[in-house]
Amino acid sequence: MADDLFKALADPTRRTILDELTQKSGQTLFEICSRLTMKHQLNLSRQAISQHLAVLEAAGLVEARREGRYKFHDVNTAPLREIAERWLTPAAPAQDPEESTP
Amino acid sequence: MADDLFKALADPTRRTILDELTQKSGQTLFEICSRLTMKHQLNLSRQAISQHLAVLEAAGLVEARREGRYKFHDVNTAPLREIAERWLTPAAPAQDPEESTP
DNA sequence: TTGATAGGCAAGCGAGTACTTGCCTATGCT
DNA sequence: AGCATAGGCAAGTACTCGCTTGCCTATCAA
Repeated sequence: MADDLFKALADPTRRTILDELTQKSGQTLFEICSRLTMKHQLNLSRQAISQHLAVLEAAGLVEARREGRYKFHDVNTAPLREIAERWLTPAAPAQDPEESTP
Repeated sequence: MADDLFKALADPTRRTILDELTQKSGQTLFEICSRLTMKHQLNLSRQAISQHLAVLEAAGLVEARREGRYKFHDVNTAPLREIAERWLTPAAPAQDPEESTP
């Protein structure tokens, strides 16, 4: 569950894809491809991007809808909220009542 | 920069370590070790945990302070905020003024 | 000083990951 | 029909990553 999310974010190319989809939602595979090469000098094969999109989709960060021969990709930032909420609860101070220092 | 952060979060063991340090800040290496085995059934060598802590430290998520022969580890959630702020700006709708659908 | 405790360095191994290459399907235009 | 476009599937390769193992240093107690 959370595993897919963090694994998806681990790759810099995937993060760039998220950036691009955040700027403009609903892009097709080829559109994303050309944007990565144009704006980010990322000369990757179409397959590579397709695989990245699959990972992002498995993480729930991207949702794809098919229309005819086009497949549009949209971002879904909802899973990202879980990250912040996991560790942003205040940490207990160094001295914990339940346990003493070794 | 951001690379270290996301790479650090990519591993489930490291996330569990963050969980433990969030519950109780200022733990030593051995303390974290025993907690992982006791509470999470993670039978890892001390070296493995040490390496994980190094990665977390490189990401700025953990800060270590040495006192005598002990080394205490504290969480620093500050880098996590960057995640939320990166993609939580509203995405443009599918139709973008600057570019038409292919 | 001896021994035990807390931690560090570095080489090596197995599994996973990113990327390519080659081929195949489906939709749309003429 | 014929061809170009948009995308998918699968095998292969190079590299990274997590973990272990073995040995070494530093601090503290007896």
